[in-house]
Amino acid sequence: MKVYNTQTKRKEEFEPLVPGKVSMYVCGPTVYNFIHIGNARPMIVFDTVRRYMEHKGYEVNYVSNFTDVDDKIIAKANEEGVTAQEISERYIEECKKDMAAMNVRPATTHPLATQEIDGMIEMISTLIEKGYAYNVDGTVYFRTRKFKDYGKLSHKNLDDLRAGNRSLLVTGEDQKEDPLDFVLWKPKKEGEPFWTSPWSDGRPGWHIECSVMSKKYLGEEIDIHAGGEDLIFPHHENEIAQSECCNGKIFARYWLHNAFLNIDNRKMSKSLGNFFTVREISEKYDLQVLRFFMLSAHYRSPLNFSAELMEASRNALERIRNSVSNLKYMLDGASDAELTAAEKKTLEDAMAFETKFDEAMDDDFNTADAIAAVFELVKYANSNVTSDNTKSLISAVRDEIIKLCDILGIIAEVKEELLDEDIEKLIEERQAARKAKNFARADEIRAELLEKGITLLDTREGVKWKRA
RNA sequence: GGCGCGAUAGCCAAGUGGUAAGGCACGGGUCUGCAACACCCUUAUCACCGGUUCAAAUCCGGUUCGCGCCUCCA
Repeated sequence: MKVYNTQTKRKEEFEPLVPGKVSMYVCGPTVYNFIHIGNARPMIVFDTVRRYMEHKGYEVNYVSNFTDVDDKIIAKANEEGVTAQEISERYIEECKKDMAAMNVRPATTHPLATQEIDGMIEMISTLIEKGYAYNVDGTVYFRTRKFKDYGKLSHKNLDDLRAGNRSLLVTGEDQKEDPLDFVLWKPKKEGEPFWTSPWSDGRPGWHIECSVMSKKYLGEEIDIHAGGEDLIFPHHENEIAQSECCNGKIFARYWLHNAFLNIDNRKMSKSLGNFFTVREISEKYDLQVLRFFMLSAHYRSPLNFSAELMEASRNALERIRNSVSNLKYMLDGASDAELTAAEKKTLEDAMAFETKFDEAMDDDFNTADAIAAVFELVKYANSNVTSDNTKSLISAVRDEIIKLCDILGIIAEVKEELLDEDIEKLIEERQAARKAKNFARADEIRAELLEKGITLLDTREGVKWKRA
């Protein structure tokens, strides 16, 4: 399995620290509102990475935090006249609902920044002791110059950064030794939540949170650290600086970053008015469609969001689901006999698509190619499997489609809903009428059911229905 | 100013040296009492110019266009 490592800028063979086990940290959202569809991309992408690794037999320890103390949360709390905690708890719950609807599995651990303050104070203390941090009137800064590998992830040159960015130099933070030094601990302002520390009553800087939670739940050296590409600098760069200076070990061995989700080829932003929450999208689409859409492109390529593309994704996903559903209907009339010789060949051909699927995923999680393999399997099934086949063949092919989709977190088998008895009776009556060539009555029943929101489909495999 | 990415059919999107996967839409067909659904078939020489090579979408140089990061941000 090859993964693209942002730090080395190349695809590398993935080898975990401990054979058979993977430790993985994904930076999670700051919970000050419903998550937006941009937040959803890393969630879906790295959940898929996790699922694929498990498919390959790895035991994955997957940690993803919620940042539950932050300026934006405090601002929102003040706006509503409630506590910051109330805001963060509310949106963590909402976020979990969205994740479930996108079929993003809960992490092994979802740490909260506010529950890890002790660890942060400890790490900051160690950094001060080792000379990597300094306290100025209650604010603790990281001494960037002291860490000679600073910039190794984002491939930035410190001198360029200092020279090229005026704003860093004129922010009025004269107390910093160097404009690139960043905050580890800051004193509270009036009305803000705070914790007591050796330096001041205050709260941690954003970057230290992830360093501490990663260390606590995964260890000082981990396999994979992932997140959106915008986090490369400064967030992940700073995490490396803090962790490696504190622990004296390599922080993470593989750095994975997803590209942005754009809208109308522009970055999503509130000022442009092209901002969508996952919740809004869920009102219009099954979030499985969103997941399918996100996986239809490579995770390192920018992806453009639009209603047209969602429609296309919905139709494409429907094609897979129809195939699975058709196979299921075929099962009803199929024989229980053993696989015939010809069927063994058919099954073998069908299984070959899993190899293609795995090869695609092995190549830095090429989900677009993996989905193509699923479609090839679907086409193969549609063309080669009929109700004349045995149950063993039909169910084996159907299960294979479901399995490959499940690795991507896509639910191919839609649960069958039970209809009310009277509706079932009407359907039966219509079938009888059709048989008796009483089409007037048959159409009447069809119209009646349509009014109740049920569309009937007379397929080769029998009568199907779906809700409007 | 510094660093980096991209340009493949109407749309989306794989493909990093040997003559272009897959999906959506369009068109054609099969099935069906009809309709709808479903299914099958069909659709490109890869932004432009020059170079390397027996061979390039794929490597090198240049041009044009688009985008990202350098500041909170997934």
